[in-house]
Amino acid sequence: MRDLARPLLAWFDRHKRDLPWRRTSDPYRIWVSEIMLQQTQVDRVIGYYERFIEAFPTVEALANAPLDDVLRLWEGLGYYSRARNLHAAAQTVVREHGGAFPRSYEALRALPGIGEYTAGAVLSIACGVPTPAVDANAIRVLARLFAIEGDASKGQVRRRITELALQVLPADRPGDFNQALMELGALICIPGRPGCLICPLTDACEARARGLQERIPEVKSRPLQQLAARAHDEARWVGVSELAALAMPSPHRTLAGMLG
DNA sequence: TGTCCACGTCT
DNA sequence: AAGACGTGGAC
Repeated sequence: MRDLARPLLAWFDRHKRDLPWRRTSDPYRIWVSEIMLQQTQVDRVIGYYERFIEAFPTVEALANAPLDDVLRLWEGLGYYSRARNLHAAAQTVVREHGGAFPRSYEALRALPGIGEYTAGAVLSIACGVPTPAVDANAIRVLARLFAIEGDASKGQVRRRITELALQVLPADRPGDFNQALMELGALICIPGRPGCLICPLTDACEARARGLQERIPEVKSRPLQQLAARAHDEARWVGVSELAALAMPSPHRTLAGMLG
């Protein structure tokens, strides 16, 4: 297995955004951010997160607040059942865990609104426990890295990808590694036409090696209109200088090698 | 504008 | 374990 962690973490260290929930290791606050991020883009979440944490700085504060206060701070974010779950889960944490935020996978999964992804995200990011956190972006990155063919929405393929995610997870910085995989999927290893020329993992990528990067992961159907849009995107990838600035200088990777 | 798809959780 | 859910965004 190639070393993915070193180049990926180096890339992440250089390019990660300074976000409010990246300035804390409080599992409660990481949890709040993950729930908000499930349904809304980062830019939109920032303000809501700051107001929410100011109003409810601890899980006890959230548990003791009236639901209406919680919902009012959630107003505009949508998916209100998740705010209700957040509130109910906070009360469970206070009642059944004495206010100590759970740090085991099983205990986290038992809380309403925390599924496989969020449990892994909180555990790895806040607690440093090497647990996969495989969201849609990470699925795409891993499917390409290991040239996983087949429908990634199917349970079997999904399990295989999660197993690979665990295998490549470094023991020392699992949270940063998980976030880096997701960020890579959001910025570079995008659907359709990925930015392999500026990807820190291009040398390690099996799909790239086989020229399959645009066919993995498998897409259901591809209307003609989408093909046209992708052709348009292709033109934009070439010669975009600010994207070129994302490229990692690497002694092992020459331009000729990248183009070959 | 309406229609369809995306996405993590729940069942 | 495939589909529902809720809602924003793409087309």
